[in-house]
Amino acid sequence: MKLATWNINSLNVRLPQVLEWLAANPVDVLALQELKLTDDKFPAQAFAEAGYQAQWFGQKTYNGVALVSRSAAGDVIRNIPGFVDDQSRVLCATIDGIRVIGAYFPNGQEPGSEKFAYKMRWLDALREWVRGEMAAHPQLVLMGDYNITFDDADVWDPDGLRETIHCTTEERQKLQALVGLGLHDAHRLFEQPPRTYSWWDYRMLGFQKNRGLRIDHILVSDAVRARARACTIDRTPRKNRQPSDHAPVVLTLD
DNA sequence: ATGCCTCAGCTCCTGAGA
Repeated sequence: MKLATWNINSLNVRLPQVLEWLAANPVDVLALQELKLTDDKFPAQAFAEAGYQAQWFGQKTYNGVALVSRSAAGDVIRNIPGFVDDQSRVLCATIDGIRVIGAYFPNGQEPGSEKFAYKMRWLDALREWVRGEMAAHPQLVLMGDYNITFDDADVWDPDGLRETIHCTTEERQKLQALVGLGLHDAHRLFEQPPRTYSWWDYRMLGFQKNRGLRIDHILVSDAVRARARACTIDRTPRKNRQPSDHAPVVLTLD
């Protein structure tokens, strides 16, 4: 079984690339972030023709998430229960016996800003909700665009970007608190090439120079870790003509 | 310090992303 996550920065623009990638990488579950379209515009038919059903939670202009899967999705939850939010960022469902959470974490813009404060509140609410989901579902995967690096190894220029957005101590502490629930960074369960990132700035030849960040993550529970066999970041779509700035992360299970 | 790209929208500029 394979699960993947990919911030595609507009499904309107990227649908052909998503379908092409799925054809070449027939994963069982694909979590998408930044759909940037309303629910009525979601291309459910195109996914169905490719052999995938989908759950989606869209929004005009910004955000929007989806779970695309071979098998049916049950017990679907949209956003964090009890956390009032007008932004579509979380989609949760049980697929093939795994509790799958796809999430688009807030960007935060700049430390000290109102958006940063929202990011911190959102992370607290997510953690407390995930705690309960883990208790109810031993097999759990939390994947998406976290907009947080774990440490310097996830940053192309750790000194130049120290304490900037995605790299602050506060964000990393929240990420560690999430991991502290009993989750594991699937990427680090396996040997990885040095300077492996999941996002590169569109500007300044970021991808060509491999000036990137690893901010897209797959966290897994103990029971899923026991089944994990590989976790890779697929840079191929970043070489496309009109790419997303993020690359897909793929987890392979027994 | 800012723009460098890219996308959406109250579209020929601006806000936001990361």
